[in-house]
Amino acid sequence: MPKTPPGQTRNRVFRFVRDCLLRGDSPSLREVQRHFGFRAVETVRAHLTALVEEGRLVKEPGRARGYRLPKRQSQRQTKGQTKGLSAPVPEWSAGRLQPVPLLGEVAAGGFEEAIENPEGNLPVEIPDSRDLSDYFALRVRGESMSGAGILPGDTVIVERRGTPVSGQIVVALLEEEATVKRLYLGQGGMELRPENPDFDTLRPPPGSCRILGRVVELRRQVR
Amino acid sequence: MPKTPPGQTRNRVFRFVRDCLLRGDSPSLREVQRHFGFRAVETVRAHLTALVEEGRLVKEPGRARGYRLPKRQSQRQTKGQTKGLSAPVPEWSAGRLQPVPLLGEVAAGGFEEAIENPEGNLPVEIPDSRDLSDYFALRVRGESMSGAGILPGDTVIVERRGTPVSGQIVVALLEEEATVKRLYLGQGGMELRPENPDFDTLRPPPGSCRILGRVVELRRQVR
DNA sequence: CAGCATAACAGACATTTGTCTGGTATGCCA
DNA sequence: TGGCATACCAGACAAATGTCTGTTATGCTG
Repeated sequence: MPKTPPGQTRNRVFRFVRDCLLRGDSPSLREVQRHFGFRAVETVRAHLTALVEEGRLVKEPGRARGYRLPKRQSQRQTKGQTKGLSAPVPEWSAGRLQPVPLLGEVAAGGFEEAIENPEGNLPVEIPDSRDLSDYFALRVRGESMSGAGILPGDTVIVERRGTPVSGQIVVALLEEEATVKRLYLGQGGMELRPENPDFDTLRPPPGSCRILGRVVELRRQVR
Repeated sequence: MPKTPPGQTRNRVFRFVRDCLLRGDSPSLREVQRHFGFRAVETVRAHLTALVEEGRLVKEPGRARGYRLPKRQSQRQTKGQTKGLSAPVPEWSAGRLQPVPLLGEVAAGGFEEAIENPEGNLPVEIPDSRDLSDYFALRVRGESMSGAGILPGDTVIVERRGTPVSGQIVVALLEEEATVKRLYLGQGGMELRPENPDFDTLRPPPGSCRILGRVVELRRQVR
């Protein structure tokens, strides 16, 4: 019955469980017991319940393998580190994962044709309230939106639902070519503004342009 | 006893279990049963064992909640059924998709603490050759990389493997703060260059900086 | 039609896993 | 010295969870 200094074993137990959980694998009490060579399950349980009380772990009651890492609360509101506007925290993992068709660049060939022949699918999380068929993905071609952090080669995920709203980043279909621009609706009609001083604002005559949808997510493979 | 077309329920079960797993939460048979309203556990077990045989899931034997996403992508062989029907949305497979822990911003509080309090999990596709524990995700805080199209609020997925290479975009740990910069290794030591003229290049003295990993993907939720 | 495969049900059963109750030893401190 | 807290052990127990065996439909196919 080797007794260790207070808190030492507890930390080792915590690190072990944490590493398991980061691997996506919640350990059972007896697995922890075996790993440390304890001769009683209760030893592990004591440690884990203590860790829960300390707030270092969280337990879902009535579940086997129910220990979790606590979600981090937004504990930094007093920090004042938000110089200017703070970026909105994205809500990942809110809906279900669905295969959104990746249409490619949609330059030559036409949009309708691209819809029929997607290049592949992208796992995208979409809200429960939406339908999978409202979404598609496109690869960005030009530099015209680089000022908004949208670079050539990036993939944008587009939701084609609802009416276009002024100020949104949209995908527009102009003469069988899809382009990403920021949409503005004024008295003079529709404006498609690039976010790059080297490009000009487009003012397509009514009827010559179709808004395919609004950009809801962006993904980039680095290197 | 409503009977569904062959394979249909199986796919729905698969998607449900896959989404659970990507959230880092392996469901029990009875949880799946409840979700679908089956009146027998065995129904679920039959589906899951079939999914394991098809290679779409993997099971760790003798464990409660032992179903996992397969490391290797068994390409979907959907034998028959490929009739020229109305473009059935191809099921992208959950092969190398794995739950990567999202650590948050890691500004105040320190990195080690952030590892212990992830905000959640992000479904990320990682290569077969890599291990899940080599990845984590972070939210970007400052404007210092906006020239590279990395904006505040974006989420970067980081691979912490191998030696840092000059020219890569990396996450560096400086005094308990994680920052995204482009790394340059010269004779004068390490340089961390922002990609924004308003920020200065950092030249941390040796030993005061740890490279946590390299940015491999970027995600942004628009609006 | 018979034969076969699949989808689903029903309920018993076995294993895994968490929980409880009580005990021993050690160190700290008033 | 006697509490008192902590670390750990021992074993029984109960709840959660996976496994098995058998049954009823339904559709397909030769």
